[in-house]
Amino acid sequence: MTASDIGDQRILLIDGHAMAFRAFFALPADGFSDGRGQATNAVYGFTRMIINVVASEQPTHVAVAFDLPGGTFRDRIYDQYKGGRDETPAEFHGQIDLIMQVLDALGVRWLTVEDYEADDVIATLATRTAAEGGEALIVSSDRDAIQLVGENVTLLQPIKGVTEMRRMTPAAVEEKYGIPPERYPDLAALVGEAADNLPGVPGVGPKTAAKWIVQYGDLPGIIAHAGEIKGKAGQSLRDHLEDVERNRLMNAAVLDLELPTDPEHYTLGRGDGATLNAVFDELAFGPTIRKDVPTRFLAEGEEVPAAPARELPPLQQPTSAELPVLLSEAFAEGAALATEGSWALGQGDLLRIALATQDARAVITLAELDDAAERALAGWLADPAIPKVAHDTKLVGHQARGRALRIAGWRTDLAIAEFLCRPDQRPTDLAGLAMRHLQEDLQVEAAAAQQELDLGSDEADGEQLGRAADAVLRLEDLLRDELEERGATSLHDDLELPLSAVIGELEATGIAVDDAVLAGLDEEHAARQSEVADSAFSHLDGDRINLGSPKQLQEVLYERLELPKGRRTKTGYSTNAETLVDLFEKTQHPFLADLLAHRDVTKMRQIIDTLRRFISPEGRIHTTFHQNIAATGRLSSNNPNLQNIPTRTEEGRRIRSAFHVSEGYGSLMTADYSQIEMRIMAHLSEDAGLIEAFRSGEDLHNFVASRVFDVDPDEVDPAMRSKTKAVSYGLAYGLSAFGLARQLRVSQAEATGLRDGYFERFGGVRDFLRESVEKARATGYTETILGRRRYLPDLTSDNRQRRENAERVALNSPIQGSAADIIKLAMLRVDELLRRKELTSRVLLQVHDELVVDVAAGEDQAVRDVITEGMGSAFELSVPLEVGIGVGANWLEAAH
DNA sequence: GTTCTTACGTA
DNA sequence: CGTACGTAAGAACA
Repeated sequence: MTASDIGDQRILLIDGHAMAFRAFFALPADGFSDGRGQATNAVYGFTRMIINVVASEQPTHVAVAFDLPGGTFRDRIYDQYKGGRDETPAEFHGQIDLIMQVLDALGVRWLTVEDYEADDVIATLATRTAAEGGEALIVSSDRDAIQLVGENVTLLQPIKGVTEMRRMTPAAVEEKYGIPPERYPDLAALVGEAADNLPGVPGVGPKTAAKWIVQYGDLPGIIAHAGEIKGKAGQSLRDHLEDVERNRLMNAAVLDLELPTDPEHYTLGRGDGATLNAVFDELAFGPTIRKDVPTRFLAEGEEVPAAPARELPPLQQPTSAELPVLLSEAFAEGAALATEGSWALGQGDLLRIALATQDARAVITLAELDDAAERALAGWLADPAIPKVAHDTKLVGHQARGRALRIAGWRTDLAIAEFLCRPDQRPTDLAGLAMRHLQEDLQVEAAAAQQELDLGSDEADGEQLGRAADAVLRLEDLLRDELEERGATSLHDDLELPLSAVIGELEATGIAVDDAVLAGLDEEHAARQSEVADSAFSHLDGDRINLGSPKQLQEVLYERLELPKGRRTKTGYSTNAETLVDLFEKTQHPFLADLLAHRDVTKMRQIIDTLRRFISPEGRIHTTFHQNIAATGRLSSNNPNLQNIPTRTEEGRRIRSAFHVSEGYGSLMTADYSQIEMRIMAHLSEDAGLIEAFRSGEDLHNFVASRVFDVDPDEVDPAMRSKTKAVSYGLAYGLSAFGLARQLRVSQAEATGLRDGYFERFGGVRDFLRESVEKARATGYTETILGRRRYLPDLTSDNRQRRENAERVALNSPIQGSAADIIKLAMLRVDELLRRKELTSRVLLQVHDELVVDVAAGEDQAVRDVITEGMGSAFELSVPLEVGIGVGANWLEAAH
């Protein structure tokens, strides 16, 4: 080894534990497994990281340092070092060993040193290399590594996950912290390091610390002048000098460990292709990551491991002339689809579409098609006899609408199928779904899916889109089996999938909204807002605090005005409306009334403003309804949410007057189910009293109250009625006596009495509630009237909080979920009836138990009939389903 | 710049 | 210490 060799050295130094841990949290543990139950997400992420860094940084030498279990010399100095950390998750166990196996196969040296941390190993090697004129690159998320940065030492800090890195050079450190790298440990000693359980000086952050360092040169300088530093921070420093000195001792890197000194030891290029292949096989890593292993890892003559890839059908890019034939031959029996396109505010577009079957793949670029080819494609898409599959069929439908194409024949919607199987999981895109499901025999390996299926990539050859369609095809198989296993096939085929087409129409139609009405309301509220704000400030000596800041309010209410402290939140004392009303009743402080008024008017303006931003040029709002968010099976609405437009207060309701009938239509109609959840309760519990209540036609809460309080129905007073009502609904939510008491503002004893009285008269309800939780505990899931399941593993948890929470969910889910089932059935029937009767009226919105309909002129009675039948007969319960109908020019007037 | 917390609108 | 959601603002973190 000659001097010039050393000078050419470019060594990559990786903090193994820290990066493995990051990878573990960046990737889903349940999306990566070796097929035998061993999680491999950290192994995959780490391997991906080292491959990427070696490819981009082209180092000549590499070393990975790991911490050893058990303590280090630092623990002897300070026994709280790194205390308070959460326990390592079970799925992480064993993955470090697997990473070491991968490194061995790659021919990368890894090291551990008893009694020292990985950081110390890295520090020793980095400084030694730099001293010899070489260059070091450190990959570490530990801030202690910042001190090592220098002219020939660069730190790569992971920003997000394990693939995005920030380059820290001396200049970058200086810019970020305002001090040179070698002073960073001084700063860290002052500020502290929460991750290592090293408290710093309270009240001193990076800014103050940097200022002192600039002023006094370094930490010893600061300590020497500690006496002369003014203010709170100075006193705080003097009070915590011991901590600071300890921190500085702890965060100093060790530079003189005894490690192999021969640079040759760390040279890259000793990897063995066959071993690597075997290790990757064991880990069930797919072909993509093997393909990406840079050759510089491997010994001379070694091959990059071959990918055991499944042969994908070749990707065709048919010309206009070829397309009709292709569609009628290769795709005559249907295909899986993946698309590239957009949909925003009713303005969608479909740019490319990939089709896949077992035997063929094609990517079609719509802009390149001539008229005849586009007609052929349109015919194929619209043919209900040709089955199609996509990840998100509604979205594809929207994109197609943008080109005046319509699609029929959907067979499977992967997102819906996945949701029915795992209603409590967050929805993921196609790549995420693939990660969750695809295993090693698939072309698109789970682990690489994130990158492979990135449809936003501008790779122009269509290969990615073709792969995505292939993934859709293969995922359908998996999900179809799973639907069957979970008894959800019919829910998918007969309810959710047809419903998604109906919802697609609602979204595309949108609802007409008059901006002028909203603008007028906003103006009124703006005037009122400044009035109440001024009035509020007048009670604070004119101090214009931010009334929207809970923190500032706490300060004002509980310190300055010294009002009695009420309910607590996680971080302090609550300032919510309930608390403020309580406080006002106790103190009559006028500031509280003004604050509450300000809250109300601010909220209204915020709602109005949000709505206005979503009005399209055509004067309509197109919300998006989601079928795979609410675990109970309800729809949810966003951008904007039209399921939470105010209705409880007069002022709020006025917003509804802006939602009006469409041009060319006669009126807006609202139709809602009356007390659907209680009717479901009656049906499911088979409680004779409750069933009688609904069959009698009397007011429900009045009837129930007369039984609970044992008086004649005409003797029930409003207080009795409202208490009973609260109990009825509370039961469906798993309400405790404590919660009931709080809500009704009565004693807990009275609340308990109420509930007991209720159960005495309606024993069937009590039995039903108890039995449904026990059944769910035994089977592991709850079920709605249509067999929609919700899995609740926490019902058998040892943790009381979790278990009781799951019990409440178990009480509520069948009720809320069955109501969702029923209105979904109703939407399908209403849609079907409107079509069959050839009416132009159309459903615009669904708000859980309500539909809003654009009624065409002259169709009023016909639509009433359709709604009454479609909603009223959606599902046969043991009690009637009652539907209330209202009609008017706008949503407010259509209330009833 | 992103994520968490608080608050509040609906069924 | 009542279920199910979505949005916005401020605070906190990086």
